[in-house]
Amino acid sequence: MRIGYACLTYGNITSNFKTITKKTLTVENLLKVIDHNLNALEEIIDYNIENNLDLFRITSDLIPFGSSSLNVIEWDKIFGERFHDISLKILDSGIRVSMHPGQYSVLNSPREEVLTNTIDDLKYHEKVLNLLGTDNSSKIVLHIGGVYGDKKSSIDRFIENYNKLENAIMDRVIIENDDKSYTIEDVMHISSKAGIPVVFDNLHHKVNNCGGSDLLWIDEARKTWLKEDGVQKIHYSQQDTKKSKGAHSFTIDLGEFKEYMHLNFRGSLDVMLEVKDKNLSAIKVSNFVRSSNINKLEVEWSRYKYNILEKSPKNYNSIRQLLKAKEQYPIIEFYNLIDISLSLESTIGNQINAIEHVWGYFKDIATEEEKKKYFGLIAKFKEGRNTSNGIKKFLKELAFKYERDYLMNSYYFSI
DNA sequence: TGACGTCAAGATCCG
DNA sequence: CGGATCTTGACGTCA
Repeated sequence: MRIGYACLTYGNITSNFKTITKKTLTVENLLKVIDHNLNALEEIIDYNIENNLDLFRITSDLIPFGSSSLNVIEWDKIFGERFHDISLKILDSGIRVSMHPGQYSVLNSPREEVLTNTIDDLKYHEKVLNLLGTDNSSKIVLHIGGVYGDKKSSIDRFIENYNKLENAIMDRVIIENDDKSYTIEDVMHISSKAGIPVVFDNLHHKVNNCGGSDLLWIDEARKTWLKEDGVQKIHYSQQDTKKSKGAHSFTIDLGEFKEYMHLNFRGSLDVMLEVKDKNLSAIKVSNFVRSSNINKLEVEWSRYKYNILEKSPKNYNSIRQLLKAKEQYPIIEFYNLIDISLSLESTIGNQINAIEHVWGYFKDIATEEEKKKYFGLIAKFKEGRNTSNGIKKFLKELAFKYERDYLMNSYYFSI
């Protein structure tokens, strides 16, 4: 089983993707932002390789106005070499990338103009995957679209429009059940007529339910994946219990995931997680499915420990105890304690405790000026005249200045 | 007409 | 001036 996440990283990656609005849309700005975004993509690919994350959905915002005539530059040619550099990393690592056009691309729209825009958008997505040198197992995920008061003819129109797409796009499009209009049964029906691979989404099925177990539908959907399409892919997410039906949870609850995976799926599965904490959950689930070495948890502990310390010294100690049993792999308990702790409110006292632990790395090597700044900030914080953000930012600067690897990889400064 | 879901940009406000 | 906090946005469908 391979694990991945969508579009963005949460936490410790320095550069995120930038966007452009119509008002600031100039050639100069486009060149700048595309350059930035390709660097960000490369950084994320590197990160995914380091962390053994096998699947990744590339954001549709990679190229601003990528499918619009407002973008007048030949970005595919101008940045051809950059795409090539990244493609080598993707191909070499075997990471499976994919894309997912947004809600405004609707292949079954009765409006001519919407259809034209959708086809342009699909061309854009295909171009990116092509520039990245991927084969046809790198997919473009689509929902079916609107119902327009007549599901049957809307389904027919989807199939008709799909069949008019150019081959290179048809070979990449796969279809997914959504949480409002088209159930997995509808999508399977379309697949049987048009020969399109089907992505089963568990939360959408839960919200827009047509009967049948997840196991049944995943096994049915498996049959729609041919050899050249690659391993069957599913989307997996959990309900945020505090939000509306269908809202993704902040993080993946491993116990719940474990139970789901006990369904005994028949073949290999690629699992795309849809979750707010993105890469963090992907690492968590990946450690569950592919490892039983406690070193993996120790690496995770090094990243989370100061976050836990500032939330709950009690849980901090519990986790330390848990990790002492070197021959075991208490992964569920480990992440449960992490997740529970992160959801707590931290007290001023606990925050100061964590700050002082981190300051311990620098107290002997900091310059007089740095010491002065630190004691000034901490005094102000104790009086409640600022938040811990400023102190954390300063400590992060010190971590990078003095190259303390342990801290540089910590989530303490970023989540 | 707003909700839908999402996050960066841009605007505004505050010390 | 820098940081914190808001509002807005290229695109569509549905109630």
